[in-house]
Amino acid sequence: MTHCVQQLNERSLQLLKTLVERYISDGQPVGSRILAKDSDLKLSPATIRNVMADLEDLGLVHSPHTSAGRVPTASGYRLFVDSLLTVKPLNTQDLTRLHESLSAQQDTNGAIGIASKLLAELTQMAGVVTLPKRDIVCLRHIEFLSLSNNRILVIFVTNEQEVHNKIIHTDKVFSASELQQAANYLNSIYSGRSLMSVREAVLKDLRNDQAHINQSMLDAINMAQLAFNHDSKKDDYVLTGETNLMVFSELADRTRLKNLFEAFNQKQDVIHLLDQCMKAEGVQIFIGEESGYQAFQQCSLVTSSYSIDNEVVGVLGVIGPTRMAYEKIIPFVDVTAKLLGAALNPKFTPPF
Amino acid sequence: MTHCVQQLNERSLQLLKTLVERYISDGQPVGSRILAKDSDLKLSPATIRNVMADLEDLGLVHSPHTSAGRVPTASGYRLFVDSLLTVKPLNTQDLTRLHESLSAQQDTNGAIGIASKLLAELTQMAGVVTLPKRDIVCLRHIEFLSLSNNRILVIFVTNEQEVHNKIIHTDKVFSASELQQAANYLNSIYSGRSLMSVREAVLKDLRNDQAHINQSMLDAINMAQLAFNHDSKKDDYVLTGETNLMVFSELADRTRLKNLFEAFNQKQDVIHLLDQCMKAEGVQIFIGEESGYQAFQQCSLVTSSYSIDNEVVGVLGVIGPTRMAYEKIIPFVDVTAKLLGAALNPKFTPPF
DNA sequence: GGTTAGCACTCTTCTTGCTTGAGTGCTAAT
DNA sequence: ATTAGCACTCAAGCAAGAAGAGTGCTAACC
Repeated sequence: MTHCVQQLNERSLQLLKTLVERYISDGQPVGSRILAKDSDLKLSPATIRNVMADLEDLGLVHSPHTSAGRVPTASGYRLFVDSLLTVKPLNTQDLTRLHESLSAQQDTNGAIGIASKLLAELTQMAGVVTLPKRDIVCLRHIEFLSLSNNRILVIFVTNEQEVHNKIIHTDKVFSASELQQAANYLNSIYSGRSLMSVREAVLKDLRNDQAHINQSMLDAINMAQLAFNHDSKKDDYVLTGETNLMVFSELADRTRLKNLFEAFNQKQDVIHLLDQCMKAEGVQIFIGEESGYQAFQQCSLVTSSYSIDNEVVGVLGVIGPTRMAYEKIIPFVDVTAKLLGAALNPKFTPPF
Repeated sequence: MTHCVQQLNERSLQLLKTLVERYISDGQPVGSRILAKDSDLKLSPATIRNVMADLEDLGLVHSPHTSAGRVPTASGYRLFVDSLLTVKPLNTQDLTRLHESLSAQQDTNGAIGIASKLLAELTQMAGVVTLPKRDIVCLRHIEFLSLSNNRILVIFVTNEQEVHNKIIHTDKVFSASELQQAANYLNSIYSGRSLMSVREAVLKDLRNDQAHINQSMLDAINMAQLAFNHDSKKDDYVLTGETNLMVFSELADRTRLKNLFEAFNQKQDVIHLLDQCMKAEGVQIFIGEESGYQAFQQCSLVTSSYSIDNEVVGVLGVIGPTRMAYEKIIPFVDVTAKLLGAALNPKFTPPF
């Protein structure tokens, strides 16, 4: 893509920029006459037509039919957002709205939900936020309850107030008192330490064959590990305002819309996309076909990762038609991600 | 509605029936000529036109425009399903599919999910199943964890393996040991009894001023009550195959579709409708505007309640366009409800 | 050589008018 | 009470034409 920037002179880029801006605001293919007036360059439509022909050869713009003006392609948008975009600062109304709503949230799920809702509402598109995944989980409390047939219900509370539960299957049958003992043991040695570190410590102690480590305690650790492992996999997201996408004429086609919403329901494709975004720092964008998924053909995804304690734990973003106001959406997503991170950062909690 | 049946003679009803059947299968307004051929009655189109005029006066059918044949109205459909319908037995393929899939399910949520999925898949419309609500909940285990500022995290396990959690706010501040004591007390006296009955017993004991009842125990009960109360309210449903509705031309209008899907997301209106259905035994139907909700204008909802231990605990159904094959859908929903009830019925669980 | 004016051409969109077919309502005859 | 006949209405489809927007190309211009 970058080679394009070099291949093209200043003027062509300027024209592409105005073209994209114009198309984003109007939704109509833009012709040479409009472009001549819109751009600050003093050029005649005829000249602009020549430039357009070049841009079309490079695959940056495309003409729906012979007499229809030009529309940016995915590559055109890409070049635009990468090199030509002049971002507009977030308006203060939205900023205060975001700040107030997010900082007022007490618990994680609430904050995630609100973030998703705000993304959708303020952009009038769809908002998506992944649940934060922290592999270093602090255990607050753990409880084992035996069910029938070697099945054990594990309930554990992490990070102050997140309750998880999982049914695990064990080889050995445990008595109620054994389970109680195991839970007590885990609850006593966990004081906000991460699961990994505790597990290592226990294994080390076991090797040293110290008296206070017995098999059932290791069992307990293993059970917890089992439960944690499976639970940390649950990468999921909160999607809000999907219905906003129904009004866009780009997505009017019924089967296309159906495919899109089915992808939202399946979740896997979206998760895969969001995972890719999480690897990159800062704002990450997929434009139209770039995502590689049929269902997202006409959609763009603007995301940014958010962090807790300087560690990237999730990603949030906006889904809309490729023809969206990137210059506004990009800073908006960026700021929201930062504010969500701030809202989720561990706050002071009084000792128990 | 019933007065219509009496006002109309056999012949008119017969004609209405064929009209509705024809419209359901074709989706086109049906004219007098077609009706003359379709119905077994040996009547000329002209006669039928007269009858149609009568039916139109009664508000049972409606003409989109002067030269367009007739289409059933909501009342027309209503009369049809109430008095004219000849239900078709469920085909054996679907029956075995339902039976096998549902009886294979181990846990409640799995069964609910599968039921919803089957409803959607086999009808090619949307399937909905409410989560079962049992107000006589058997408590298996309860745990209190203090958070900051009078907030207490209550975790309780009901009916073998359903884990609920709720943060409650209390006037008084409890120490960790008080909470432990309260939990122990509750865990000891609950042995599968319903919450109501225990609460009454405790209050009675308190009045009798017996030594083993103290304030903190009452607090415990109150806390549990608080947590339960709020939790039992969470009537929720599992909706599947909404996207199937996108292909129906009746719902093609984008804003209409948006409203419908927003109603699905809000949930409250749908819950209200489903609640109404739960009160009635057997299959319950809302046709088009009958529901009273704007968003469901062009939709019909066919539901049936399902029971555990002969007690109605939930409702399940199918949402589709008013023009649906009621004669198939009704028995289908009926059977699914019964099979789901059977799948959910408490099975033998070995003692712990 | 880059830029521009001019011109022929293309293609969409809108309108208009026309035809066809389906279906109705009414009336008069059976 | 039923039916045949007829005038009427309306949607949908089709063709032709006009308007408008925009292009590509060529030749002239600075």
